[in-house]
Amino acid sequence: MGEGRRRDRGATRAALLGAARVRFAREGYEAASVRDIARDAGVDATLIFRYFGSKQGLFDEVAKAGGQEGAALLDGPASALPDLLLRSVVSQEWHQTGGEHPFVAMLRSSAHEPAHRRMQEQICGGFMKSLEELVEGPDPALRAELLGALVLGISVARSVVRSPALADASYDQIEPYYRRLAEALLGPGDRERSAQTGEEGADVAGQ
Amino acid sequence: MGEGRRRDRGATRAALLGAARVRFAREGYEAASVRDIARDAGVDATLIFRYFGSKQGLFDEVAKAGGQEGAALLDGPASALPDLLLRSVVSQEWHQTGGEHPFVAMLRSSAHEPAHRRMQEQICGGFMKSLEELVEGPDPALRAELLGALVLGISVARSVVRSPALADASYDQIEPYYRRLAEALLGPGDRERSAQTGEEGADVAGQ
Amino acid sequence: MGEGRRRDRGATRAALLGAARVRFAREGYEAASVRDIARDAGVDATLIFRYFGSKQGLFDEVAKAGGQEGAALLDGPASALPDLLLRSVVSQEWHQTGGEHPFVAMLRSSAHEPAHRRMQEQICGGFMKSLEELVEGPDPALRAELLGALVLGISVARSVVRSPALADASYDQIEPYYRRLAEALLGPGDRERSAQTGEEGADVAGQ
Amino acid sequence: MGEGRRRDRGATRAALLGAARVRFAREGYEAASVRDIARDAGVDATLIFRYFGSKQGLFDEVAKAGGQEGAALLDGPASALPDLLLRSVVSQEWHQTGGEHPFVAMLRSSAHEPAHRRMQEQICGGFMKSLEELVEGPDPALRAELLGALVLGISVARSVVRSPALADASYDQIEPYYRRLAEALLGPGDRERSAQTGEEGADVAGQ
DNA sequence: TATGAATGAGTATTCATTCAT
DNA sequence: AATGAATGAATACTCATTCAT
Repeated sequence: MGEGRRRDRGATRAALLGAARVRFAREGYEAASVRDIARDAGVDATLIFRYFGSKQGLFDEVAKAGGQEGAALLDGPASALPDLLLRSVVSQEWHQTGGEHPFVAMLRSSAHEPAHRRMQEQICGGFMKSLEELVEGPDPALRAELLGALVLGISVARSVVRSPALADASYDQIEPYYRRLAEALLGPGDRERSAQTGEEGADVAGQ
Repeated sequence: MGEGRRRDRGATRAALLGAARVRFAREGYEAASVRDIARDAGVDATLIFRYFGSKQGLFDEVAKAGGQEGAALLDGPASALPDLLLRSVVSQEWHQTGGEHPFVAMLRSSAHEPAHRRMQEQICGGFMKSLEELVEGPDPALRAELLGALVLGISVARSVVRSPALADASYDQIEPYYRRLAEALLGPGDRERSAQTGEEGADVAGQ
Repeated sequence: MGEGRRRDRGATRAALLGAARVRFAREGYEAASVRDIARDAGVDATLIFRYFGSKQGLFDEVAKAGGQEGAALLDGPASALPDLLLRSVVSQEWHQTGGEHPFVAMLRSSAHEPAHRRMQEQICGGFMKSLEELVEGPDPALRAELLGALVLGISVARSVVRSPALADASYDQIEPYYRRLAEALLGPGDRERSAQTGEEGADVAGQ
Repeated sequence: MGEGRRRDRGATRAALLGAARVRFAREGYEAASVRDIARDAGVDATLIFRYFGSKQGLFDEVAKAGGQEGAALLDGPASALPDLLLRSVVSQEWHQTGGEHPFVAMLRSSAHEPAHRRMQEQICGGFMKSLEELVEGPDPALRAELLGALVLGISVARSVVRSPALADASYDQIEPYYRRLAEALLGPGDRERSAQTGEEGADVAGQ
């Protein structure tokens, strides 16, 4: 069975896409070399050019697939999005991207301008904008983006910084805190509460 | 001041360090080339090897300096740290690092393992740990790291993702929301409030 | 006429030969790629190897065909050859060779040794030798080759150098001058004229 | 002495230029590889990029030098030009360009567009235009260019086609025929003239 | 001390060609 | 009979680094 599969356009393409996804996620666009990707996929490097035209073409294909997965998060009702984002970020199962969350994968390639553009479009035009619809009260964009930033930050803290507690925490451990933050950001201005505690100074944890 | 000696050793070193800081911040460790750095500094590239041994040695020196600046944030009372972090992240004036916040600069090089290690040490062993002291109640590490993640996320959202509202927001615009989140994370468990609203389901922004 | 056989062998061969002729003429042997040729012909590149064995084999076939066309010039009486050569060189209609005169096409490939040999054989053993028969007087080979060189030069000047006046000139414009030169080269030693003016040093073909 | 010369910018540059001149002349721009050139020069290929920026940069330098040599032909009085051209073309000593006359060298690279432009400028704007001044009578441009074409053709016939008689002929053998052709092309085209004014001459062969 | 020439392994990409189906 | 997957050597070019002067 292994032998016969050798000359199979689909399988080779898929192997290259899979290897590329991992390499680009772990090393970023520039640092990932077509040779390494091909070696990981077990095929000749020139097939990358045959099937994808160029390294950039391969990257585009990888990014497109990632974008579609990301877009799937937006399919459900907007109210479910914050929780979906957390689940996505916390899921351990990003073996398709070499253990990296897609956000981190995108970040890793952000020095490459085309990759940067894609990332901006997908993040800003994607969940950042969808979150905005959930906000009640003033500054909807800013508050939505702060929640988005939190998700991004959790993602980065877990898989890049690997801060110990957050990296090891489960969804169930993180969720209560995350929910409170999401509520605080998205909910109405919380007048009563800020009225109650508003008098204290700049010290955040002061009292 | 004679013709023959245009720069003393210290000035050359400093010029190289400055140029390297900007390049590493903007392009990441791998993509920044010693020649570009040397050209920016106006000196011959081999001086990098003379003074710092290798590209890695130069990077280490840059990172050490950055780490010291970061450590300065920890000098004051712990209670001031959350606000200091926000001010740091929101400040526009990172011309020393080519306009990038040091976190982003570190992230950019995080594919390079030695750089990654340094980053982990500085972030996890730095403000993440310091924030822990501020937490009242259970899960201190996790809650501290969630606040750290938020700061990281804001930083990334502003200068990498460039999400529009957050990127343009001033400290004064962000601070109220940030403060509320910091309070929610660091403060005691908020029993009363969760008691009030605890019955609602998982939907965060639902009703 | 069935679906399964879109092209018979002959048509495919012919299409490849035609496309190759144009590409080799325009770009030269080395620069013309088998893939481009196959794409122009609308067939798979491997058919080149199937039908012609190699790129070189394809080139040989093209050159052979070109040689036969060239040889056709030699069919008529030798005395007609000079005029035929000019007509051939000046004719605008070399669409079979992508607008290039066959001489220029050969020249373009002359860096490739097998192509070079073919070109030598066809030119030297072809019209250069035939012209020799026309020469009256001494140095028949040299004088024939000078006329051949003129034809070659006109060809090159028109389609490679594209010198303005010559490139735009019609057969009728060029012919009078060309005829005078051909006469001067091929004709007998020009006795009367050299007799008249023969004593002065400036004499051209004189003694 | 041999050892000490090793690290010498000027010598390395010169060696590269020399090797490049030969390779470009013999094989044309595209077919000549930077590695071959470097090997011929006995230096590392990367020095080509150090000193000339790119293969194109190296070619430009070579072409510039060739152009200056060509332009030197135009320094003397116009009346001397036809003879100078013949001498140049017939000289055996083109070892600097690997035995190829500069015209042929240019022709070899004419598939490469920048090289083609240079060639056009140098040939059309060079001796073709200068020859025009010598023409008496109608069609000065056309007649000048026909003489230019003859020179080009002799050059091509000698070093590309290698037609036997012309390739082996000396200046002294060719000159009488060439002079008659030059006269016929440049002079006031007619019979009476040779009778009437035979002794003064159009100064074609410069007594 | 420090300038800059040299190097060799690396990059993405294209080539003619072969082999399996 | 013929499609197209695979290959390996070649291309121009950049890299960090070393060595000679």
